[in-house]
Amino acid sequence: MTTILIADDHPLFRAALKQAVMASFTDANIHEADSLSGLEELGHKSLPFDVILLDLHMPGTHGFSGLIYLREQYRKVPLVVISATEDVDVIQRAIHFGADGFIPKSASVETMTEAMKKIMAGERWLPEYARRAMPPTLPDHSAMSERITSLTPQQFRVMGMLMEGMQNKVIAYELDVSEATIKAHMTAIFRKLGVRNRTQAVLALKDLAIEPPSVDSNP
Amino acid sequence: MTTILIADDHPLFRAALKQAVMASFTDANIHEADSLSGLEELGHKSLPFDVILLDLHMPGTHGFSGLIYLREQYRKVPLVVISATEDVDVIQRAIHFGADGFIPKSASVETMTEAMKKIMAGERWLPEYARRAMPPTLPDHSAMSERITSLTPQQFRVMGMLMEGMQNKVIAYELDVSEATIKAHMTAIFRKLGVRNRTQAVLALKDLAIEPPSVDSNP
DNA sequence: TGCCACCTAAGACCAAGGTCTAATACCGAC
DNA sequence: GTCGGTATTAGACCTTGGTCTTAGGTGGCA
Repeated sequence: MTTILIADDHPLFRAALKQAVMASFTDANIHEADSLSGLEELGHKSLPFDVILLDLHMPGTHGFSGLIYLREQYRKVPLVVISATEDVDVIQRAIHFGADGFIPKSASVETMTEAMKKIMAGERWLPEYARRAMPPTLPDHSAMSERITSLTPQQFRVMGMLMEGMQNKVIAYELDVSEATIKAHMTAIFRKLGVRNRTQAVLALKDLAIEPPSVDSNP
Repeated sequence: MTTILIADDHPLFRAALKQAVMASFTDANIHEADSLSGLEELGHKSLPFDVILLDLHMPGTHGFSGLIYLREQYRKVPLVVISATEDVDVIQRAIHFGADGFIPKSASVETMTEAMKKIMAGERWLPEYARRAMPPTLPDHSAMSERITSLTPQQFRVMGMLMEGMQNKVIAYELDVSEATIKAHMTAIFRKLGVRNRTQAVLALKDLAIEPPSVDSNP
């Protein structure tokens, strides 16, 4: 039996993806998550996933940080990034940060099935156009990746809220702990990231953002 | 006589560009600047530029903020962005933020001349490949653009140093003013940007960054 | 069983950030 | 010449951020 994790915040697409997967893997045991925290909750109950399908834009991922972090949590599990974007640069970076494959949401069911089978067999799979544009990069972990993977789960969560511009007091309230605890986490985060305060942390982490296109204003 | 401003931090390229310009505009009166602050210094002495050639990556520009800011300072002056990138998305955003044209550094002298003449005549000029990919966007100022243009010159300078992760005390030292002054500027900046503290300011401004590609680590 | 990593927290303490008021000065515009 | 915007600063005041020390609780693991 195949155990599959679908992590996507779009319920409709999650359902569609589930259908597509079950068409090919009739005996599949499918788990779903609509956020990183939701994912962590069920992660402990049923660890042995055979493949993880991750939406890059899921809440809590904060650019590529979520991918980097998940990659570390599930070192051995094939990890496929699913995304609405078809930007070659984004695909390239997803692979760089440890994804075993990249499937655009526009792909056909057949393509998705083929991709997943290849990836579960240990191969890498990319859309054809991205494969052509892909330089033969070797596995290479940036300094920032290593720093992010060294964060504990709670520290990662706090980091995410920091990246939302939230104040310590607010974060403490949201996580239902004391402000002293948040401060302790912050100090630890700064040390691990090699920065001196939250402003510098934001600057360092923002380089892992996915989005360059901020052309549109509010319409 | 044609008065031209070349704003580029690369001396060699600046010289080359100067040569190219003089070949076509023999009577040109050319001013140079290697940074935004340098540009502002000579801006007051000789305002009536006929065209401004701006390197996107010049020190002090901080992504597209510098373009947005310059565009406001010289409303009527044709503004051409010169850049080493040929990324269509960057070109698109440069135009979106008010540039009248975009010339890649790889362009030939003839192409540059043609482009400048077109732009000084009031037309828009883009590389052919970008023109094809360019959707017919109408002039549209994002909320953030307007906010940045409302900054005073000194506030813009302080904002830039904030984006470097510098502390108030350090900024005060660099600008040779008191920390109280910097704090006053910060308060004004936060108000204008519609944020509550420096962390949120960084987050808001980082969306105007040029650079998505942070794939490489330190080798 | 003991060790270790993690999460939590309090208290003390200091640094940094941020607001407000009030004041002086320069400069360009009308 | 006056008015308004900008730049500057001081001082008082308060909030937020950040470090250090110490310490209790949990859960995994050998």
